[in-house]
Amino acid sequence: MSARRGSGPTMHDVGRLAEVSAMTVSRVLKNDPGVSESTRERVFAAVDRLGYRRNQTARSLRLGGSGMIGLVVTNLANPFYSRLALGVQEVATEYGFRMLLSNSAEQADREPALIDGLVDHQVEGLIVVPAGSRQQHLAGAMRHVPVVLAARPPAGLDTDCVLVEDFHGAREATACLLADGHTRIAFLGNPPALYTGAERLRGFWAAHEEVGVEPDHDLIRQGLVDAAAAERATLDLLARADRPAALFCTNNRISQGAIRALYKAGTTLPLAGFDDFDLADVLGLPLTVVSYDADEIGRQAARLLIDRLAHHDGVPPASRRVTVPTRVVRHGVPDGADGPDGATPEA
Amino acid sequence: MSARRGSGPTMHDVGRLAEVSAMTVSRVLKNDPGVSESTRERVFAAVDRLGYRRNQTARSLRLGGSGMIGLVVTNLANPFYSRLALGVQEVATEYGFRMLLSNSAEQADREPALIDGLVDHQVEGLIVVPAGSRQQHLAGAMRHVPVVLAARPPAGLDTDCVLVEDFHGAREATACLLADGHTRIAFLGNPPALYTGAERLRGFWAAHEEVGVEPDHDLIRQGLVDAAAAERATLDLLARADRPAALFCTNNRISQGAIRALYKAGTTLPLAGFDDFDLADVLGLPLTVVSYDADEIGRQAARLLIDRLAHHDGVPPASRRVTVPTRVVRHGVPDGADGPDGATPEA
DNA sequence: CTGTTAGCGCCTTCAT
DNA sequence: ATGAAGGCGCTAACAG
Repeated sequence: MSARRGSGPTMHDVGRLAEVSAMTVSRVLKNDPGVSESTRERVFAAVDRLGYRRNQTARSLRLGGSGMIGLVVTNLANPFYSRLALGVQEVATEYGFRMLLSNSAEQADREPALIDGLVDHQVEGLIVVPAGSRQQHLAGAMRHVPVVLAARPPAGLDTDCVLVEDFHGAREATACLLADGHTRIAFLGNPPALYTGAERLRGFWAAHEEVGVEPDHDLIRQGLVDAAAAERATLDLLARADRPAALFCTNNRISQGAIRALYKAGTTLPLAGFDDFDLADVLGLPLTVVSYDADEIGRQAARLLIDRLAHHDGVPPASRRVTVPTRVVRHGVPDGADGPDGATPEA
Repeated sequence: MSARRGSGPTMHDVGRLAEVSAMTVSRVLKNDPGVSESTRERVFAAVDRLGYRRNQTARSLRLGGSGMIGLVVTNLANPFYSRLALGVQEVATEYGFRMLLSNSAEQADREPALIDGLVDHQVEGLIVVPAGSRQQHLAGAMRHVPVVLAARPPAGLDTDCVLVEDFHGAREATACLLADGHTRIAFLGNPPALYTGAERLRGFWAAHEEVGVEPDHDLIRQGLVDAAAAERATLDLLARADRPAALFCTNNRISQGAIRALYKAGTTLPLAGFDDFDLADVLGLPLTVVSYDADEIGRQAARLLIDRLAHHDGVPPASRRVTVPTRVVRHGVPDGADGPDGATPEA
């Protein structure tokens, strides 16, 4: 007794059992006031007995609106994106939407098919973290439903987006390293084709300009796609005669790769990086991280989307850009070992 | 020009433009061989021009089968569950299903509503990580669709499930600590009402029995719900006159709390725990972790579910229980400081 | 090769 | 307070 037929009992079945028409069942389930108490009770009894559940697919077809929104992320295994998804979920639930989730696995060429699929499933809107720099396929989706971008800005698209303060955060964290007196700072970055990569490099650069220091081009490594690449790049830098005095990493995976390299090399270097991560505070490294609320990106994106759905009929609002603030957090070393540590006054 | 009407152009619209009936459009889109080449081309042209997408909702209603499966996890922010979700997604995609995801936030009382919602949306099956120990609401869902449990076994339910080798893993990791000569091992565990908590305690116990050591009851702390609680419990244990010689933690969050406590206390202790985690290898602690492939739990669960969907008509297979293997990994300390280290000498 | 009919389960509209 | 008709968009089954 499980999963017979196409999809269980229908309103007619309930109606037959309760000796009313399907229409009346519909009214009862909708809490329509114009139903007698006795009828209402009989219907509920029948619903219970049959384990009846209203068919949302049929409803959607009739009412026009699936009650679903689609989310496409690049890598759910990265805590950044799973938290983002959680934020989306939270707000979606609050407004009675469910979340259809797809993972592009950072393969930009897979993304169009994922998005088409979500549109086919009649999602009422989409939140997308674009995997690549081409966004033309999103224009196609926008013919059907509103699209909100997360973590990356639109490129040639007129749509809402939610960003982190990439430039500002990178500048501030770099400034911390510079203020500590480190001038030879290595930059370990993801591909510059990605918006975040470019912006964070810009912030790194700006911080240098502000104090009149010229970054050393030989210490700038971009295009690091994962922790392993970052580890190799760091080991390489450490092997140089003029090794850097500090490291700046543009995301959590790169930071982790760099940390692993330092550990393996049996050395230590002040490190600043975008994205906070678990156990950053117990590594015993002078660590400066750019922290922000990844859930909030998801929440804001969902709000923008749902707000747009609400104005579905009237004049759609102009496209908006929301920014989630960053905050620099300094994780110290246990004892006043070395370096100016945010924990104590001084400096 | 975005998201007008209920849901964009229909097959009739396409048909009108291509000067054929909706039926022919349907055939073309289905790749039905019985359509002339010229017609096919006209239809595709019209589809392109209108940006037409087939309405999956209407298809589902007609064909019976939404092409969606539902996944309910307790905490997507925990990498364990996000990886599980990724595994589900992977197999689901492979078989042409999409994934509707809900997060119970470990609130068992919210779970029934989430599940009902998914059933309403006509998911063809459900994969659930139950938040609590009561599973009666799942029986209700099973009247509609097959349900597969992940990470926890069914309780009074006849259904498939995918488990980790909780007992075995805990026993082996504990045995490592014992083999290293530590006999006073503290146990830091999640609530014993949870299956994993109970099983892992059982494993801990069994390892002791095998070497004829009696665990010290005073060193057993259960019911730790998060890293903060684990941290407090660990600090408390460390403050004792007869402090433990090693720690066993039943999951990643507890391990992290314990590690933070050790760090704050400025001390170090051999630690074994369930779940591997990022940077475990660079903490410079003698760390033994029970590692396993969380994605694989999701993949297996999805396979069991989809297999059951395939037998949808015939005789359903008897309920199965799949177990994902665990593997003990030893993260050493940098230099041959102490303990049997699986890693290479030096580096 | 192409079109017509009918109905998936539900709900809006219009009777009664 | 309740029911009957019709159709949301699509596609089997049956014409032609």
